[in-house]
Amino acid sequence: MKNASASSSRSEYAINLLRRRIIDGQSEPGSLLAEVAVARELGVSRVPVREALFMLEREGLVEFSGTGRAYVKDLTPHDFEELYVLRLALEPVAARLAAPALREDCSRLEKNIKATSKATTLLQVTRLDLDFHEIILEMSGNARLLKLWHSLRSELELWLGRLHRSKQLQTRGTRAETVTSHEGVVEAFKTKSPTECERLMRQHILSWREWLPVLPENK
Amino acid sequence: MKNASASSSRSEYAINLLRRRIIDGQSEPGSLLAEVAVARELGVSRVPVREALFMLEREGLVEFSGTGRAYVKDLTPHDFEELYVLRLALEPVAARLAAPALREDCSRLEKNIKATSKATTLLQVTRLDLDFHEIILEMSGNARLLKLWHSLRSELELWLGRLHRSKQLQTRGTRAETVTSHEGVVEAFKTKSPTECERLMRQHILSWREWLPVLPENK
DNA sequence: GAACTTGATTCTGTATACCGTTTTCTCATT
DNA sequence: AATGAGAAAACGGTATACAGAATCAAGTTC
Repeated sequence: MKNASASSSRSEYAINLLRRRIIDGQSEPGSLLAEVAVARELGVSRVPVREALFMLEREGLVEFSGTGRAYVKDLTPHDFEELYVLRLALEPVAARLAAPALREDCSRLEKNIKATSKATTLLQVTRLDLDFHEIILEMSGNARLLKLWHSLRSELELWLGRLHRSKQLQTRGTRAETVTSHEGVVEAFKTKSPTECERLMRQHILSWREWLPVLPENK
Repeated sequence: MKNASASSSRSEYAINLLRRRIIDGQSEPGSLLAEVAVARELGVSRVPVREALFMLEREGLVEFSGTGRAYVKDLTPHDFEELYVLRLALEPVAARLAAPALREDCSRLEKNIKATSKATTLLQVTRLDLDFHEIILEMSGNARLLKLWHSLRSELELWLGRLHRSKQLQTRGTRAETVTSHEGVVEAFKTKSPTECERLMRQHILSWREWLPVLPENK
């Protein structure tokens, strides 16, 4: 039996490895994730793999067919629109809820902005951008809201990663714009009312949508 | 081996049975759901039980401890507030998205209202009320939105069921009020703009919150 | 050549066994 | 009575085995 270290449990190991593979595009969208094959590859038995596949389905990275087979999710522009609608529904509310706590202490957000301004690759910027938003979700104090966000985040990373690999993401000025925009958000948290923060977050997400490339209508 | 019929697969059988037990209050909140014990009780092996417990955790009816033990969820008023915030974030959006489709055809909603007006118990009314809202989520055309709703619904049923069993739910006039309110919603879908439907749904959920008993502050 | 049949293969669903860890119980000590 | 140590029981994590269902491919029929 090969060593399945780098994680406490074999199933977590399997989850993390498969997640990375899928998001990084090493697993072809739509390809079958057969339990036995994956298990052999990872050096564990089918049980942890099974568990991992269930978890990844929850995250939206894996899709089960009617007969119980697991496939790498193949996102369509329509899927992305769904995700966008949900961000727009959840994040402004999270901003409002997080506003009181953030008025006191924005250090985590500021640290994130600092890291973003030093990022060297576009992928790093998008990753840090998602982190920025996740911090706000965490500060909202609503554990379920954060959970829902997590079920969106992986899919967003998957989508953005695929856009990135197909060179469809706009590179020019992205980092600077992200930093400026996030600084504006932090400024609002420090000085504006929760309702105003909510409104600004809605604007922020709307403009994020604008920034993305026009999505092909292959659906 | 006892027969585990009434469902295609043993895990679904286990899911449905455990879900009913928990929501109906036959399983004490906070009590341990040990895999072996449950498996013996249901007449299946640990594997389907394990799967069922994972599913029910996703639904929010079961909670895992740090050491992997599954317990029946014990909801607090704070948990309920979280759920309420999420309904308020998601359902108005769903109403807006569903508006075009519902403008054409409200028959499912009307059928639900008819059933509600014939309901004889308070529990039936609350169940049908959730069904009414779920129809709108389904008509929104956003599969992920519906999925998120499902992850809230079980917890709502659990909460309402517990209020009901402790006789804390207001009985008087509930059925009539529900019917009237829902008729107003249907009227809006037939005649008003999507934005207006969204606004009305927000109002509807706000007033639903008003109707619930004042929640004890035992947290 | 297209559709259908059938057999081999692959895959999942489920049961069971084993092991290490956590929990619980018992009992001696303070 | 409270505390702490140690043993016993309970439990979850994982591996493996087997049966049945789904899939695929070759061959057959029309």
